[in-house]
Amino acid sequence: MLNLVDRTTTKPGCNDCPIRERAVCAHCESDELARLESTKFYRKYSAGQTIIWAGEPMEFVASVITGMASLTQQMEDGRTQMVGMLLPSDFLGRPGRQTATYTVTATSDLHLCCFHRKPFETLMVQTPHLAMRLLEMTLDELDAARDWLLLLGRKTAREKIASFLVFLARREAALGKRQPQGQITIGLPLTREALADYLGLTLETVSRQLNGMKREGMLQLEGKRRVILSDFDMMLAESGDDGDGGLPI
Amino acid sequence: MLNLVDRTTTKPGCNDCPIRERAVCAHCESDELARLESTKFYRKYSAGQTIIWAGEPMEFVASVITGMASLTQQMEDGRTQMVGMLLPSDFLGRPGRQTATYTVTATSDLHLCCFHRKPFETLMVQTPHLAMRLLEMTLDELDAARDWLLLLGRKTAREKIASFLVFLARREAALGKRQPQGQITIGLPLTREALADYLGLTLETVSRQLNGMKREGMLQLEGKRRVILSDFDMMLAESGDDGDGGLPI
DNA sequence: CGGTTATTTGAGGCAACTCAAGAATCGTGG
DNA sequence: CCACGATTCTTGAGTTGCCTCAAATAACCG
Repeated sequence: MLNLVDRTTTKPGCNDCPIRERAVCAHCESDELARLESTKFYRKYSAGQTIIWAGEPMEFVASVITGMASLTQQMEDGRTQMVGMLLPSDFLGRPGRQTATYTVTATSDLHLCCFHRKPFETLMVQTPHLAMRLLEMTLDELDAARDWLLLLGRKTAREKIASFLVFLARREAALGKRQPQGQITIGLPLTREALADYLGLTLETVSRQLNGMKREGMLQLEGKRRVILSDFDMMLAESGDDGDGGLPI
Repeated sequence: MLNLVDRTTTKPGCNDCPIRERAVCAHCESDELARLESTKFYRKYSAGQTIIWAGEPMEFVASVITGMASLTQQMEDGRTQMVGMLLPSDFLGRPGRQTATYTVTATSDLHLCCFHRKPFETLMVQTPHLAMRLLEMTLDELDAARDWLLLLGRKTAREKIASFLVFLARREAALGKRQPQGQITIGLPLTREALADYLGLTLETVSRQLNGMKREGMLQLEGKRRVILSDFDMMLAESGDDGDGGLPI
């Protein structure tokens, strides 16, 4: 694949930024923000592009502005597991580490707000607000990873699929600041294969489960990238989780 | 079970503390340490005791001094997944959160260095060294959780067991500041059931795999809490991982 | 419209699970 | 120190959910 990275250097203001309230810079005050702003730069990637290969040097850190990216790990024989999902406002990279631990791929078209690693690290020591916010975000990610451990270790294929659809529905609903319920349309930003790598299944099992649910009237499949849940609460019941874990993110 | 918590309030100095170099207080300077020291208190738990139930209020945070504890998550029907393992120097609790998300259980006899949550949170804002160290530790835990995702999602039962033994052997060797190799004796601080909950298996499968490896001469079982690996590198090969991920912790 | 990729569907196999029983080990009190 | 009850662990037999291999169908793109 050609490297079509757009290295645009125009700098729209942070004030209009759609992730200003939730990104790593959320707690920064205007002077801190000014220092960040002077070093930031934007990058765009298109769906399917690999942003960083595991083991490569990491020259920048970034916030996801729009789109989605995944972190994946591979075994020598090709078995693949997705170990992280980056959505808007999520942070990419680890200050203090010079080489990437996981391969990062753009799952959909992606827009990043980047900082060169070294200057960012210096800034982090000087501005506690930045470090504090990163700590909060990392703790949230750790909690998410732990829920995921339960999913991978103990849930059935059907429960895994249902859990994922519930997760997406909640995320979609949260954008509109409402509780998910009743009939919900959600966009599937992943291929069956990526979904399988996310859930620790094969793509055939993913396909069978989705079509099984369709046959039972739990959902409709529109094209391959759109799902309509007939009843959110029914799906939640299939996920094996109790009802909480909802909006207050 | 009786609540035999030892609420000893004597305060041995931080200077003699065996986890001084790696715990959350590692980067603190003497004045910061003094403030921490004035509010700290110790608690002891015996193997099997539950320290906190998921959903209960968390009144303190703590560092593990000796022993081992586990974080577990449960589904309504009883399926259990261990989602975290706390070893000496690891941190228990999440500043800013008032109720526990996971159930914490002492897997072996356990010794904690505790701080009441509120004062600790205040201290964290005032002493960046504390927050910085917690960030480092949380990032490390996140990486560990992500390796675990690969294990749960993609590895076979045999690979899971081998991976866990390699992990323990490395941890054991790290205490003596040496690389693990050749024949190694390790203590198994877990029952078969806890091991199964850790690895996303049943206890029968764990037992079968361990005895299978014994039959093949890969290890010896001494009693039920001691394992002797015949050859570390052979075990590493069985784990499905490449050789890195070693000492530099 | 034709080639390519993504998805669905089928048939068969196996790794890990469930259920069940027996053996080893541990802890405790006599 | 031994006996005995309670755990914990091992082992066996049978089942099953998900995987593998294979092929057909559908969607996508220039």
